[in-house]
Amino acid sequence: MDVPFATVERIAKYLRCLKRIKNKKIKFISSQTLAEHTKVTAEQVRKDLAYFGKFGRTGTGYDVKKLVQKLEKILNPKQNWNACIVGAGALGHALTNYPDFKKAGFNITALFDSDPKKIGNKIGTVKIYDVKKFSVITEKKEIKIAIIATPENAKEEIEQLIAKSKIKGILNFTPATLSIKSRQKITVLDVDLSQKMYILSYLITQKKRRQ
Amino acid sequence: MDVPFATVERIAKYLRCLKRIKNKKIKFISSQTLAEHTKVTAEQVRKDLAYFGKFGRTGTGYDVKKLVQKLEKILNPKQNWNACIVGAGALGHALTNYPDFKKAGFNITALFDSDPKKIGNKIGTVKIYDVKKFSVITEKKEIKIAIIATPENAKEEIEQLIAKSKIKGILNFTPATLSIKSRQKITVLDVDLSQKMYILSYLITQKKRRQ
DNA sequence: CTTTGTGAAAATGTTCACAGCC
DNA sequence: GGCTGTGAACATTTTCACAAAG
Repeated sequence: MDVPFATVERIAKYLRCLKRIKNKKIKFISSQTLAEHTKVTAEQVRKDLAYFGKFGRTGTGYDVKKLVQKLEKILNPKQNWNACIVGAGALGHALTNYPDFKKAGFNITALFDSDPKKIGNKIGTVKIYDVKKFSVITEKKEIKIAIIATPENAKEEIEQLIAKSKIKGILNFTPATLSIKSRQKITVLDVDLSQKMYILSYLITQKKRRQ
Repeated sequence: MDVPFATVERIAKYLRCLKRIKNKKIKFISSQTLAEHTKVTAEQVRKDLAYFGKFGRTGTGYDVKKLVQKLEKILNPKQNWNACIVGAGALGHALTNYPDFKKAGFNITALFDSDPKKIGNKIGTVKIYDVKKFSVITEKKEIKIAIIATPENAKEEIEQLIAKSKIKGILNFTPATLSIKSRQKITVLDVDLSQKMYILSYLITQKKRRQ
């Protein structure tokens, strides 16, 4: 069965929510309650979960702790990914220190930049390497995910470096759409912040609300 | 006619792409070419644009410059929004200097933090204010959009401040789902970076590619 | 009485296919 | 020949509604 992309997105949302609830020592949650927290419908929650199995108990709801485990297994079965950030600017800096990556099982273990003044320095405990050493370092450190946080003009170089490496996934913050040649091998997820601002502007103007 | 949310998202994507193309002095673009750049189908491009009017010319395609103007009018008719960032940490810092916001017509004109050591300082040309002055400052500066880049635990306070202010839209980087009481008035758009990482992890594991 | 899991129905979104225009 | 705009066909996704289970 093919799982809709929207379902995967919501599953991640549910997981986020459940993790917060877990800390509050709530043992069971109904699809209704989870739906209210994540702003979807109860049927939607049940349908989404049904793609992956039967996790609930009739009349009681879902065991929060167990559901968290199940969803983590679905989304991050490896439990631990090494990731790197390309671009040691302000955004790269912020992302290196972003506490939630580690909580979700993603460890930033290397930074890359082309600026000689930055190379060799550290952000927190993470060292900044010369971007030319991308392949060598990422292979040695078994890094499979790259977060691209460089200015747009650096795009070309990065793209070629990544195409030659063993990177499997990219979280891309640069506006330019990456056109990785070996796209069949590499999964790219774009995060376009000015797109978000445009959408926000549109929704405000239309006085609509959505997600 | 009701415009699908997905269409709005894609329109923003097209705009981003067209702006890059405009610089390259390409005068006309076909739905086919625009589709290839943004990884959708040509029919999709045409259908999306059709929600807002007839912008193309048969046999020629779309006048890039004119289409950029049209799409900007749709997404950001105001052309200029004042925005603020709540949280002068690493992420707030990065977003303040994020060059694409200004290009898209969004000016960061204030920062807010609760740390007395930060209050009064500047990031670039933008001053950091005491978060307690949120309503006063945002009203004086006619700020309608707030970008929330605080740690999760600061959520409650911010939420109450915003609910009392004249803010119309929120770009929310905190994991906690905001539950602004007067939600009917305020549009909230969530950017959840660890959700993105989870999705990336899922897609890599499934060896699927999407968007 | 509550709540899940799920077929069936409804709604929504996408692709096809082609008329009409350059 | 090339390309847009658009109804119609198709596909997907969401909601409804209810049987089954605790």
